[in-house]
Amino acid sequence: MEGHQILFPGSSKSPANPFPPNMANFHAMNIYKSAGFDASETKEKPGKKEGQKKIRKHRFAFQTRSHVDILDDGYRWRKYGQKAVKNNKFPRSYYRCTYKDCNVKKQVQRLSKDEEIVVTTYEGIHTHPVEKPTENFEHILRQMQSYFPIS
DNA sequence: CGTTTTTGACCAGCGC
DNA sequence: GCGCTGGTCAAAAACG
Repeated sequence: MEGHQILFPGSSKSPANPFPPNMANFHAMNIYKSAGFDASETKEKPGKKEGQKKIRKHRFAFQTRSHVDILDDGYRWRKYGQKAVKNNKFPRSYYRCTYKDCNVKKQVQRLSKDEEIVVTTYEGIHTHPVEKPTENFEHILRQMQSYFPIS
């Protein structure tokens, strides 16, 4: 997991970790395994001949116990795709950040194993501040309930 | 009327 | 090459 940037929603640079210090990595690695993602994944850029740099994809996934798929993290997302996943009766949704020239993507997936669990995978870093001027109490409360659900 | 969702088509990578 | 799979495009529909 070294060299891999953990990105939490709501922060662009030094991520504010909603989990307790060591829990984040634990969660992340678990999800990466269960979802088939490689935490230290590097990918060759297609189309380049040589000197092709291995671009590291900053990906981070975390799971939430929630009945609602959409986690309001303060960014505006546009849905651009939905695909059925193998061994999963629930589809996976693909979102992209709607800010200009911001290529942050995320996918939301629900585990068929435990349909209470929602896995959200972020990819990329936001190059702009969060645009949610009205951060009222309800919003924060909702966000907290997403991170720390009352079970 | 501008923005977002829906949904099938399309594409790239991979194993055979 | 062929088929499968995961990811994206884009046109139309829906939404506010």
